Amino acid sequence: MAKVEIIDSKKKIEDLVKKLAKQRAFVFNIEVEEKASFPVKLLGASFCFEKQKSFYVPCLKSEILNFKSIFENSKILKYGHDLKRNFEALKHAGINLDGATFDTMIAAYLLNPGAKTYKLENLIPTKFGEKITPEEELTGKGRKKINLGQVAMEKISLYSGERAEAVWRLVEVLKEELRENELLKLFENLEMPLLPVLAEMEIDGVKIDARLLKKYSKQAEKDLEKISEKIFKLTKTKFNLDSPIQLREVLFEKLKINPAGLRRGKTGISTEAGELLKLKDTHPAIDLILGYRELSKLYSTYLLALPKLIDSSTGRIHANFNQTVTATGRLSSSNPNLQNIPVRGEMGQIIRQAFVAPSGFKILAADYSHIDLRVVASLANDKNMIKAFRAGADIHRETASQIWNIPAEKVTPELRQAAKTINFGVTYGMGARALALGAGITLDEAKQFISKYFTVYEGVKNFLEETRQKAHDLGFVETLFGRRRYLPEIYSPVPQIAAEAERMAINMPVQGTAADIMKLAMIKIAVGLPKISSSSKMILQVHDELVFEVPDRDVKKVAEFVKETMAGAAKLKVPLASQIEVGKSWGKMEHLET
DNA sequence: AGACTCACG
DNA sequence: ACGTACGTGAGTCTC
Repeated sequence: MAKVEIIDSKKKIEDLVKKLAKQRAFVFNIEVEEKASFPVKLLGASFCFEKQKSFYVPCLKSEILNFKSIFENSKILKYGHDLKRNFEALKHAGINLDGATFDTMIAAYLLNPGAKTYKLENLIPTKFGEKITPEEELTGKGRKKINLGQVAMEKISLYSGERAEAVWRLVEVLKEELRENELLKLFENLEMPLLPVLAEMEIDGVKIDARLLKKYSKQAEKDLEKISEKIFKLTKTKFNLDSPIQLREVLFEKLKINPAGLRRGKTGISTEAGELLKLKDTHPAIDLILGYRELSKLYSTYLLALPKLIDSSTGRIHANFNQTVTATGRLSSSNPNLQNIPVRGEMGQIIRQAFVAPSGFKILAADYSHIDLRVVASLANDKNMIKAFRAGADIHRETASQIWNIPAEKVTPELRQAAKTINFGVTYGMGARALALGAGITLDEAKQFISKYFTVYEGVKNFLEETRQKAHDLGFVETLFGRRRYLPEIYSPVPQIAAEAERMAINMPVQGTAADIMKLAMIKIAVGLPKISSSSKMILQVHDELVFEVPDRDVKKVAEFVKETMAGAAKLKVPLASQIEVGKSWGKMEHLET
C-alpha cells in the first residue's frame, strides 16, 4: 500500500508547496463535506506526483489558500478524477484552477461511453487488478449514509491519498489508450477545455422567480383537486390517480372499457397518454385523466421541485451539467434537469417565465436550426440535401417537394409534416412501421415513401448503409471528430437486439457530431465572451440551444458574436445557422434579427 | 430497486 | 400478425 504523508504543520505545508512548485504535473483531490449535494465545508486535499507516495493536507478553506499560486499556475499541470468538482471546490475557496489537463473520469468515459459508472473504485481494479477503498466504506450508503465531515481525519487521509496515487498511475495508462484509439485529440482539444466552461456554468447558475412558481403551484393544487373530484364522480370510484395499476383496474375492469389494440407493458395494459388518447371517445373520464396527468406532472416535477433547489446563498439554481453520462457525447443535466423544462402549452410558458434575468439583464437564447439534419447532409455528402441547405430552403418543404415532384409552394401542411417525420426519423434509423405510425399513413404508403426518399437522397441511403456496415466490421461507430460508441450487441444472435444496436449505430454519429459541434461552440464562446461583454454569462445548454444572461446594452453585440461563433464552430459541407431570441425571461422571448 | 410515465432535444 | 424511432432525468407507486 502506498504511503500517505500527513501535512499537519505550517512548516510541512511550506515544504509541500515548494515541492509542488517544482513539478511539471501533479494529481490533486479536494475532499469536501456535502449537504444535499451542495459542498458546504472543505476538509482537506491530497496530492501525488510520484508512484507509491502521496500527501494529505487536512485543512479549511483559509488554509488551502497556501496552495493558491500553485493551483493558478497554468505551467504546472493538474490531473485528477472528476476535476469539475474540484474546480468548483477551489473556486469556493477563492482559487481559480488553471492548467487542468487530465481528468481520468473523462478519459475513461471517452474510451467507453457506455459504462454504467466511472467511479475510481471500479476503474482501478480493471486497469491494475488491485482494489481501492470505496467511498461507501467511510460513509456507508443509503439512508445510513453519513457526511464525510463526520469521518476521522486519519481515515480520510488514507482514503484520499490512496486515490490520488492511483490516479497518478492511471493517467499514464489512459493517455496511452486514448492515443491508441485516436481519441487523444478529442480529449485534449474538446473535452478538457470544456470542463472549466461547464464548471463556470454550474457556479453561475440561473435566477429563478420562486414567487411565480409558488403562485401557480397553489393554483395547480386547486385545479388538480377539482379534476380529481370530477373523475371520481364520472367513474363512481375514488382511487389514486397517480397509480397506473389502480387506473387500469378502474378503466378496464370496473368500467369495462375495451382495451383491444392497446399496448401492453410487463405488468399489463399500458395507460400512457398515447394509449389513453385512443380511448378518448369511449368514456368522458379519459379526457379528464389526461388533463390530470399533464398538470400533475408539471406540478410535482417543476412547480413544486424547482423552488426547493434554489441555493439560499445565491438565490439561484445550480444544476449539474454532466460530461460523462451519455453514450452519444451529449451532455446531461441533473439536480435539477434543466434540459427538460417544459416548453409546450400554456403551463410550459408559465414555468419558463420563472427563469428570469436579473434587473438590467436579458435572457438571450441561441438555437442551432436543424443541426442534426445538417450533420446528416454533411456526413452523407448528399448532393440534394446539401443543395437545399445551401439555398437556405425550408428543408421539410423542400423534401416534400422533391419526393412528390411538386413545386415547393404547392406543398400542403400535411405533406410537409410527413416529410418532417421522415427527415426526423432518418437520424433514428426508423423503419417503415414506425414511419407509418408517426405520419399516420399505412405501412405500404410508408414503404413507398421511404423508397422515394432514398431515391431523392441517395447519399443519405448510402451513408446509412455504410454506417451499419462499419458498425459490424469494427464493433463501433464514430462522430466527425472521432468520438466513439462501441456496440457489441450488434453481434447478438437475437434479431431484435441486433436491430436495436443498428439503430443506435445510425443515430450516434449524427447526434454525437451535433453534440461535438455544440461543445466546440461553447468553448469558443466562453473564450471570447468576456471580451465582448464582461458581465454576460452562459448559463444553460439544451443540446442545440445555448442560454445567456446579458446586460441590456450588450444584447446586440453578444447576439452577433454568439451567432457568428456558433456558425463557425465547425466546418461542414453545409452552413450552420442559428436563431436568436431575447426576453426578460426564458418564457417570454422575441426573435432578434441580427 | 424496478416499473411506469412523461418532461425535453 | 405484430414488439412500434435516438438520447436523457425525475416523480410516483409498488414490492
